[in-house]
Amino acid sequence: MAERLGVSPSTISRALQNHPSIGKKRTAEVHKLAKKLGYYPNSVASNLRRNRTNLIGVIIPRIDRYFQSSAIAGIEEVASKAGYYVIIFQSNNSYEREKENARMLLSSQADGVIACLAMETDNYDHLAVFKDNNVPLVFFDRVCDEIETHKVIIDDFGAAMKATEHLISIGCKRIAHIAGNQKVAIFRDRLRGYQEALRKHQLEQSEKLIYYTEDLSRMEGEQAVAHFLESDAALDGIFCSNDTSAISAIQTITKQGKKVPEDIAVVGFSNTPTSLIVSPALTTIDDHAFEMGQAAARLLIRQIDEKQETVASETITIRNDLVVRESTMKIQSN
Amino acid sequence: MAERLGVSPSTISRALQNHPSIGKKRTAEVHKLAKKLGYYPNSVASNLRRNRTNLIGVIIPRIDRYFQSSAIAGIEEVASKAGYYVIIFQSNNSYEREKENARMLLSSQADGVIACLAMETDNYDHLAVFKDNNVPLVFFDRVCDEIETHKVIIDDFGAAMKATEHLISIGCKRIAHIAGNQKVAIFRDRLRGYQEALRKHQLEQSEKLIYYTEDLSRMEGEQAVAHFLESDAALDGIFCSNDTSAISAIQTITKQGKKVPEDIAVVGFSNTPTSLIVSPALTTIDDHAFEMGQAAARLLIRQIDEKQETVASETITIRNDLVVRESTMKIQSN
DNA sequence: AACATTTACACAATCGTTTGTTTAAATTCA
DNA sequence: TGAATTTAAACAAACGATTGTGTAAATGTT
Repeated sequence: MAERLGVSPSTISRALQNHPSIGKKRTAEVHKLAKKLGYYPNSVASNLRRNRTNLIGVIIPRIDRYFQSSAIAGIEEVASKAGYYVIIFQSNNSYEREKENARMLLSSQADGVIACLAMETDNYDHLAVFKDNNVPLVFFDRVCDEIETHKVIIDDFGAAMKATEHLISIGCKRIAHIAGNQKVAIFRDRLRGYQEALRKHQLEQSEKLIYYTEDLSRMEGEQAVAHFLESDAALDGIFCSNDTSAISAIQTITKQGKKVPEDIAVVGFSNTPTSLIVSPALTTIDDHAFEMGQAAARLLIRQIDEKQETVASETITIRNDLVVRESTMKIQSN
Repeated sequence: MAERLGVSPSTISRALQNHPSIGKKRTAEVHKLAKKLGYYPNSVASNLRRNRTNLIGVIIPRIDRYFQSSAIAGIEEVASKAGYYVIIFQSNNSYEREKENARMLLSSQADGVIACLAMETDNYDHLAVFKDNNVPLVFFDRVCDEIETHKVIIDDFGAAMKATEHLISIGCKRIAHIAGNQKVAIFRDRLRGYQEALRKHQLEQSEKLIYYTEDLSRMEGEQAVAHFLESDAALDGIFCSNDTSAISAIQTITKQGKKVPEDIAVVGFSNTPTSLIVSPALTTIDDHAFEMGQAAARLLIRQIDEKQETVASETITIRNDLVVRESTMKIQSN
């Protein structure tokens, strides 16, 4: 400690934060010495005393997915501006790891937590603990209804409906769906949105037109298309629950000698950078991952700053946009 | 604290870490109560006392770039297995932010730091501070020679040479290069590798065949191709310093009515997922970002665990592979 | 039974800040 | 000039865990 210049630690502490009860001469003196000595306050000690860490814990499935890393970028931007640090835990979509992550986070005394649930997770006690310990908790994207807390989501149902109706509007009659893991709410919602659009426009619905995947991988996109083409589905449009499967679908369709969008139009979901690169460029839903992260961080920080939680829970729905590209630009045929 | 059951805090502490000098009856008792009470040790207090945080600080330009987020995933994997947390700071390629990040990191008493330099950075005092304070420091990818510390890199020169020689091997005679920001060593090395390959095979070198970009963006890739086509360069191959510009180049070339690879073959750098999606699929250098992250984390943790630094510095070079895809698969014409 | 040894725990200092309370010195006011 | 007020800094108690040392009780030894 820097009281080698004959003053008490309390004086140092107050001087460094420009407390009024310290003379300006002293204050300047302390600041100068701190600079000269290369003094950095030990924030561990400070955190202990203040009972505050300025740490935001983030639990996400995988950081190397575009959606997630964008969301984190959004979180980090808001957090660092507000003086918070971001500490990241990956669940790898494993329930056990998520539990472990939560334990560590609780130990590390984070001021707040932002979480996007793992696919496996269907018990939420490990997250409810945060509420019990008065640690603000914000979910984003993959939320859970069992815990009453703050959430940032998009309207997956509406977006899926919008995407499907877009396919209908360009003349598709037999529209298939590549569905995500039905254990996850957002993928259930997208399926429902798809179904509702068909129903609304009195198009045929059939289980044959739905392909259920485990995790919407490239391979599954390929399998889905193979399945559809082998069956007698005679489809002319596909709405895919993510971009990866959609792109894989486009490539597979093309490889099979069919044309996108003339024979089969394709819509994806998320507007990852890849959707611009595939040819034909992919029509998709922009879910504004970065903005979701920002909103989650802002919401969380507000909770942290309010000593008493006034609102028990708040759900923010981020806008989503249909981005129309070549994969659905076919000449109207009506 | 959980000494509501009549024992001293020291007993609790030792019981929880199964210290031999505590009776097994007591130990079990304490563990049971801890579970019942939902007790989580306050790691801030523990850190203060132990003078150790189990925190690894990571400073990177941007987390939402595939290379970076993959590297972080690698870091996180190794770190979490070894009981470390990862705290992330983004510099946004700004020197000032990087300085700020380093300050915060020093304050937060991280046990070690992994850094990938910002583009702007050309003064390294803010990072040398870690060495001064005995905090192990590992650079990866964008390293600096001014600080003697541990580094994880790839052989950019060799990889660029390999990529260029590959173009030569398929018959290209006039090979251009889309160069990255020359303030950054890796991009200088890639340029040198390109030049060396040309020299070795006695192909024409010309400044007209090199297009210097600011940050290898899509737009700059487009501009580069436009520039090359407008000039009388008559090129038949391009080696690009990253995948983004390479993909943009492919798309621009195609749009101009030329064929890839028949008219112009293209090679990129990094093997991002997008290189598989563009058509024709991109030949590129796989730089194993995930493995770089792993290696950096392992190296760092070893430094942390060794009380005394025996080796002053160690540089690990990760292997790199040329991944040949359609963008260079042209029929040999010799 | 008397002593030595082991076992199981309590005591108390400590990590580096922060912060409420005191105290001493400097200033203001009557 | 003496009392009241303001200013500037020191004192000391936290924050919650860790850990070296001390000390009773339990066990073992002859």
